[in-house]
Amino acid sequence: METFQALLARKLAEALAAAGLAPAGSVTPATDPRFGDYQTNAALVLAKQLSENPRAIAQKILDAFDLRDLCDPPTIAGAGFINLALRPETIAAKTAELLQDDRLGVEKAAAPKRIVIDFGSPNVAKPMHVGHIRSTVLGDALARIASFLGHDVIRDNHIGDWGTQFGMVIYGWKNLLDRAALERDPIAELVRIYKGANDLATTDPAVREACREELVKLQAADPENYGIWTECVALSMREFEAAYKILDIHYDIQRGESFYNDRLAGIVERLMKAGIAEISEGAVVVFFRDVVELADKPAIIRKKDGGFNYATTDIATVDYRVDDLRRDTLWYVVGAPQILHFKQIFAIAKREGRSADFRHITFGSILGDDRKLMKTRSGDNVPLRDVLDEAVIRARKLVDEKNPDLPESERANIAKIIGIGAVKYADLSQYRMTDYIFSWDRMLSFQGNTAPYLQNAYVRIRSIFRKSGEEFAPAKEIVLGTPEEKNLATRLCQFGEVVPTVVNDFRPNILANYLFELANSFHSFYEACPVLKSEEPARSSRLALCELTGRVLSKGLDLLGINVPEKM
RNA sequence: GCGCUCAUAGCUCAGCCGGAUAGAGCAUCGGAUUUCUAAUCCGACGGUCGGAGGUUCGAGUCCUCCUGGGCGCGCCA
Repeated sequence: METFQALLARKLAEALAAAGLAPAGSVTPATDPRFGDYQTNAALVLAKQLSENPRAIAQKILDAFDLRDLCDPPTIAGAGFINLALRPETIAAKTAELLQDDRLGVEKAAAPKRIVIDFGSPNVAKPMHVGHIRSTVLGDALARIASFLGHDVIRDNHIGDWGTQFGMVIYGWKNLLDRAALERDPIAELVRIYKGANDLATTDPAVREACREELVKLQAADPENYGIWTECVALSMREFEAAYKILDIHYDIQRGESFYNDRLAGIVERLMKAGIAEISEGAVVVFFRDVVELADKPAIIRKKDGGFNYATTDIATVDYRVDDLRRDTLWYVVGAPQILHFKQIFAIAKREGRSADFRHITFGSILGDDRKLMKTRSGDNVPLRDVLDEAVIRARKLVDEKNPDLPESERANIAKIIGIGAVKYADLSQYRMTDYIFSWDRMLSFQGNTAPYLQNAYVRIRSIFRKSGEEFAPAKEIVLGTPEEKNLATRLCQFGEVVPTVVNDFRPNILANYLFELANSFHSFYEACPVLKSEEPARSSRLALCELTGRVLSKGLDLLGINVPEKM
């Protein structure tokens, strides 16, 4: 189904051709209701190119503009804008059409991509903490949206399951492990033995050497060490899966760093042979002398002790994703501190002749009240589990307060939907590059741009249908008799315009903002327009608006990875 | 030192490719409920968009410089 924006853009192109003008400008939503619903700056752009009077050109375009009964007669305003106001019947007809469309007006991408999205990427033997929220939640939302847009998406969890820290973990396992503690809280115990080994190693050279030897043995696939490592990975995976279950996140594949181990030597050899890598100070290094910003930032792909590091692993990962998974688009949802690293990886891929579209999708940090990185009082990272638990507990208090008559199990379920939704929405509703200040009170508020506010709009809609006791049947006719109805319907028609723009620059907050405005429009409509008590044909029409709003809210939140309750 | 990034109302934030008088929420103040969830709605107050130049019909948005915060820059990941 064609959006209004696309339709009007097409009409504009026809008008320009008919008027003998070159294609120019764009059709955008009006910046102010007084300017109608859409506007185009085509005349301004053309006036600049032709050095002519913009209003005169606008008039030429108007003369050729065939909008029939779509819009009110277009007007020229300001410096030469053309304002387009849709007629209520046009909006009503489109709204009725949307009720029949299970995609709610969102067209599939004309050129579907084969995408792999790398997001989350927690480390084995370390607890997941608040810092993992953004990558995980943002990556998941982008995956959901890209899939809905018709792209072929593989979600890959690039788990940090290999590296020098395992020397310490294995040493700690052999010398410091408390089995009972491991049973109780595996990750906490793994962290404890790692820290213990690390502390010993810093003061005792013999321990440092022992840790190094454990690492070498692991890398040589020593059965005992490999077994310990396997168990650490399994314990951590169990922890990750628990978090993903609460967060309602799933991966298609989970290829940890270790998956690429046996490919690393070949990569170094290949890059040497191709003349891309060279030996420098005993290490194998790739220089980027032709790239200004990387000119003095070489990438090490083999250390002088013969070991590989994460640059090598990430090159292997590119190979796997492009060659084995046949992907043409690689999205990395990884924090901004790794910008330089990914520039290097992408530059190497380019030099190897790869043409895939590589994107490093970065994001800001989560801060505490003090505007510093969010930490516990003792200065540690805040465990993800604690954040999620507290979100549910706080949401539960709200539900108990507002709706104490609901059965216990239902309240528990609602609290989970609201609490987790609030945490996700707080993150996704903000532009990803800005740091955001974590605040329970704000994210769980029923006012403002929050998950509960949107969920409440949905719940009000469900409540109407429960009260009516009727099955929803599409109205024969949508009538937009009040400003609130017209406003709501107009918003509903924009869903198909908004969703695709999210992926342009990876900004789920565009969708979140839209949903907030939709909920806002709905609440205004709800206050001004009685539904069940109104007369036909308004009653059926308003029920239809409610139904469609419910569907768009629910689908929109689903695209952000957020659920909606039936009651709250 | 170099690179990336951010700076918008008292606070928290929107503002996609440059568009018309820069928008929300919170807070403050004033209204609305015999009503489908008031968990909401309507209104008022509140701005030299960090500073200075530049590009152009038009700049919060693009360019240059400056100030301030965050992050990164050869063998951790």
